[in-house]
Amino acid sequence: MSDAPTEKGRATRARIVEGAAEVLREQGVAFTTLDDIRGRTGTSKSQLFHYFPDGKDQLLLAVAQFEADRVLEDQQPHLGRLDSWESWRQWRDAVVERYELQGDHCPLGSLFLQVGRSGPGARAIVTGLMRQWQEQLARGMRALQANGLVPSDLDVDRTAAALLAGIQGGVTIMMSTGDSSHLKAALDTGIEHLRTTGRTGGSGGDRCGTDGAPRWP
Amino acid sequence: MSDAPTEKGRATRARIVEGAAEVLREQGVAFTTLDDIRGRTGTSKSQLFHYFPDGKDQLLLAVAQFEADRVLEDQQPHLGRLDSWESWRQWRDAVVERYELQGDHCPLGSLFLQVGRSGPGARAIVTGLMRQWQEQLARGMRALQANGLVPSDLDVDRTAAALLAGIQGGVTIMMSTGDSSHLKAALDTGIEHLRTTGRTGGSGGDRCGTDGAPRWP
DNA sequence: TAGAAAATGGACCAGCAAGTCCAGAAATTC
DNA sequence: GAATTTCTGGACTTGCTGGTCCATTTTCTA
Repeated sequence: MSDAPTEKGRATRARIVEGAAEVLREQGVAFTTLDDIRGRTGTSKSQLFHYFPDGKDQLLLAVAQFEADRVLEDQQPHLGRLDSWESWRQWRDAVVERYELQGDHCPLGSLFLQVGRSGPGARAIVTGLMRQWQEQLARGMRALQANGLVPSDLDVDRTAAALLAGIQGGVTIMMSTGDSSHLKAALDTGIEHLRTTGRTGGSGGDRCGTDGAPRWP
Repeated sequence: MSDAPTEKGRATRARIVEGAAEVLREQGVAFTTLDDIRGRTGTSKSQLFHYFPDGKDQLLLAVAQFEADRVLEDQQPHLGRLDSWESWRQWRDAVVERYELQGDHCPLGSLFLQVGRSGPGARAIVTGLMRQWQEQLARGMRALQANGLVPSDLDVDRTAAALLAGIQGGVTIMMSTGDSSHLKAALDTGIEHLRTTGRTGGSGGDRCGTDGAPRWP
């Protein structure tokens, strides 16, 4: 995928992608020109087109992939070990911290909007990221089930999907308003849902209204 | 705010805003030019600048406000009467239908990204929309409380914030992937959270683990 | 009805940013 | 160490798009 015959070439290419990611995070895709990227990365126009012959779109796509990879990496190792309430709490804190640090620009959201139409490339990146993310959340919930902390008849996939949506929306709102309380609310409520759905006391007796029928009476 | 001395003027201005909203929804803000809008609305360049002297940004802002108003309107009358489980269900269906119909482009999301930096205007629109939306959800939850369907010690504001985040994220994901299951999961799980948090049987006896302490053990 | 104000049409301008090109330096290969 | 490939620099082109300008028509007002 990332073709670069020589060592120097690979380094330059990486420098371009990382530098572009920086600029895009700061200025937003709508206000970033190739010259900005060129300036930041200390490269020339011809280099940009040497490594990304299809132009800006191809570069943006590479950045999108780069950012998408970062998203999950930044949640590790917590995201991979969601097998206790404590680990869920740590993960929750990591997510909040990560996005509060990131400030008020969502690299993927904006990148996607720009490249959106250009073939299935961008969509594939987002779809893949969401799938992996949700998968890891679901795995964590199953771990809780295995440890008897959550009832086994919980619809793990649906709950994971809902939690993921909450995170996503929390981040979106935070980008728009600068307030992270929605993200926190989504995370806390989502996890609380897991906890209250589970057995309340120690006894396996009175399950708390979690009937099999998922939705409506 | 919307100054237009004569009747004809107001009509033209409205035509521009509505037509622009259409085009923007179809093509996305990044790929829409003033000429596209001009063509769609059957106007001339000078008209565009006559009604929006500050240029494209001002027009986009007007469209953003227009779309923001639509968002809440489209959820009525359900959103205003969330006082029974049935009304919540109807509202849920309305939301899903609305966004499934809208297809794969989020007018506000993209508009915000474009106008984002230009003063507090865009941010104010988004912030206001979120505030109103969440307020209405919270009011619905309090109605449930009043009817004894949800325990009175529920943290309404936090729960409403989480539900709003879930919707927002569900829509975002749907825009990116074309799949509405996350939106549905967020809505259903959110409402289910209300229902299972409430008393399980009819008796006021065993409340279901909803301890006062909101978050962590 | 006359004059002012608003509305409209469309040609025109200017700047910017993506993309091209070729010459030359560095590195790799034989 | 010569040839070939890769890498780099930067000037140049080109198309597009937001924005300007002014003439003309329509509408309002007195």
